[in-house]
Amino acid sequence: MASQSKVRYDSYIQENQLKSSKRRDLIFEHILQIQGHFTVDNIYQEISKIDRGIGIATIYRTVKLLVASGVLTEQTFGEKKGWFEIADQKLEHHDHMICTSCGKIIEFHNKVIESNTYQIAKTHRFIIYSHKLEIFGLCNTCQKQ
Amino acid sequence: MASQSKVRYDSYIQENQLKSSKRRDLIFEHILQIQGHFTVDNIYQEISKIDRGIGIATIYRTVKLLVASGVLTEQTFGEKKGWFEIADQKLEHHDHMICTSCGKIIEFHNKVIESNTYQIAKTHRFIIYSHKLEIFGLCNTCQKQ
DNA sequence: TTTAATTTTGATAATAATTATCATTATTAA
DNA sequence: TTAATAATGATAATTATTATCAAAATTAAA
Ligand SMILES: [Zn+2]
Ligand SMILES: [Zn+2]
Ligand SMILES: [Zn+2]
Ligand SMILES: [Zn+2]
Repeated sequence: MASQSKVRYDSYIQENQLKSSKRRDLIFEHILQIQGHFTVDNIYQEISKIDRGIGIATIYRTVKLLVASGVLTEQTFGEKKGWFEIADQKLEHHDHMICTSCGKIIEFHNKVIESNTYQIAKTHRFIIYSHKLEIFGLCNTCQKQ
Repeated sequence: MASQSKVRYDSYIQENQLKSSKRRDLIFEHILQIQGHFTVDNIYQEISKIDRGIGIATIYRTVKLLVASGVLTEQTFGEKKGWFEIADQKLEHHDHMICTSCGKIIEFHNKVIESNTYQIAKTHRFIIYSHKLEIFGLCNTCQKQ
């Protein structure tokens, strides 16, 4: 649901007494349409076609705001740059398998891993804010080549 | 055991017909003494005290060689820079809990998570090269403050 | 032990991703 | 309309890393 993201976005702006802006709204709306994972530069390239004159700094600022408000989550996928995606809408968290040959990303959810993650944190009296499991290797297609 | 790292280091140099060097050996020996996680800059600062005149490029080159030879593994811990540590010596893999308040890193190993990680990869016909689970949150000490 | 081929090195330039700065413009509430 | 404040684009600065290249070190052969 896009509405949950909208609530988070609006609430964040309200709670931090920010002003509204055309361009921030445009970036937010555009990001909601994206499926999958993207970088700041990805969105900059795409939005530049619609809104010439937009600066990349505004994309950085907005993406940061969207992460802070819980609309997006950030990953690195083993690289030293940010990869973003819409945050999970339900209670269900998902993790990633990244093919080091073609870059393909496979998403998965595993209840046993989830519960054990929470269990081990509890053992160490650690409060979880977030967690990510990344599996690197070869996807089925790349194995055959 | 330091010897397993030594074998990997020596083998890598031999197999790639590299020449030996005082400074690379010094960096390798120094890194073996380190316990825990470190950055390139950490080692550069430390080794500079012993070996004035060493260049940071040599540290970068050597650390990259040590990762390629299996002596070290690289992590990001949610940051956009490399964190390194001696690779696990036994079959047992370990993961990390990172306190976002004080930076403390807690290591753990969980057999159930491990086996489910391999199981889910198998389901997707994915060959695992490596995997990492990072848990971000508050350590026990920081919760009390 | 000289020589010659090749690797390693340090200094530094280049690159990539991101954040900071700052003058201008936009938004908002009075 | 105005006054206060936030948002913006251009661009400088920062951080982590890699690339370049001439000089020094290593190695095996002569
Ligand atoms: Zn692939
Ligand atoms: Zn995902
Ligand atoms: Zn802590
Ligand atoms: Zn560790």
